[in-house]
Amino acid sequence: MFQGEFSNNMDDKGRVSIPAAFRDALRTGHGDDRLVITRTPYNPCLVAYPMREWKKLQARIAAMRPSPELRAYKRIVISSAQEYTPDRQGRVLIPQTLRDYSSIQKGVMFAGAGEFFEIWDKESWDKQLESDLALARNFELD
Amino acid sequence: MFQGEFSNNMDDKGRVSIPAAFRDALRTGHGDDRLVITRTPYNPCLVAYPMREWKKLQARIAAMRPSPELRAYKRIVISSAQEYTPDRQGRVLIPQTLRDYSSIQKGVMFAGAGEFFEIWDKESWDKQLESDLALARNFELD
DNA sequence: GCGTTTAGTGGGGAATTGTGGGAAAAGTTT
DNA sequence: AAACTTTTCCCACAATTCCCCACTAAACGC
Repeated sequence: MFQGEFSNNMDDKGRVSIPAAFRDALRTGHGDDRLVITRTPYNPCLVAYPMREWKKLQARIAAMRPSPELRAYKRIVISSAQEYTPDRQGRVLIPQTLRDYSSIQKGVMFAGAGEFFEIWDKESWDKQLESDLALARNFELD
Repeated sequence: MFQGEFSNNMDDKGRVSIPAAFRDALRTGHGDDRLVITRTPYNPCLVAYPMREWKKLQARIAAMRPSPELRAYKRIVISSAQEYTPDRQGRVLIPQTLRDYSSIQKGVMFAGAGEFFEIWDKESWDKQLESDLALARNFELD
């Protein structure tokens, strides 16, 4: 389970540390620290899956009936997906195309989301949160 | 049950003592001193749940129909949620992102609210109370 | 009132986490 | 094939967090 929010900095080489809490979740939950990072059409951010979760997602997609939307989804999500193993310090290199897509510059936010986690540019995250706040205020739980 | 108001100070390392009354409530009520601290959209403060209550809340949210408001709510509440166990002195470290959100600086107010409790910056709390007072004056009970 | 207990606070030191940079390895270009 | 860029791997330092001990002040009991 990935939970909590963490903020780290990308260095000049384009590397960011995966928060230790998430690395632990990877290892204890899956015994395998490989992860897949890709785009998501729903938000201007990246998403990261443990290997096993990624395969499940892939299997679900493979089982679907073809459609223009599915093809589009695949191009966004599948084609940019790549496998990463953090270096000994727990960092991964975010490739330029994914950096551009998510407009990640220096400040990087990691947000746990259960089976996966999101990777945001800090500024985009702050903006998103602000507008979410306005929306969520109108949402009464009971 | 969490009730009453308590004021403690955050130290330079970002730690605050959970009021003893609340720690007791955690242990005797739930036999488990883990707690989940997160944001709330309704007030500029944090909220803390005993583990069991948090799971209930999570389950309720998971069962709801998707909507933009729900997604916003989830990002505010769920994504920042993290589990904490007080240290031997009964303190927890409030992470920077949550400190920023609630503008907690040094003085910290704890306010019991039944199944959970709120964590306020002292000054925000005082202001809130003042405006609540003005509002409540216009409210005749009978 | 006086000793005893409990709550809150401060701080030291070890361990963990995050960051910067150097050098080897791999991949490109001319 | 040489020059160059990019990626990978490793070492080292700095900052943060965690865990423990100790002190002070308030609350409690007799």
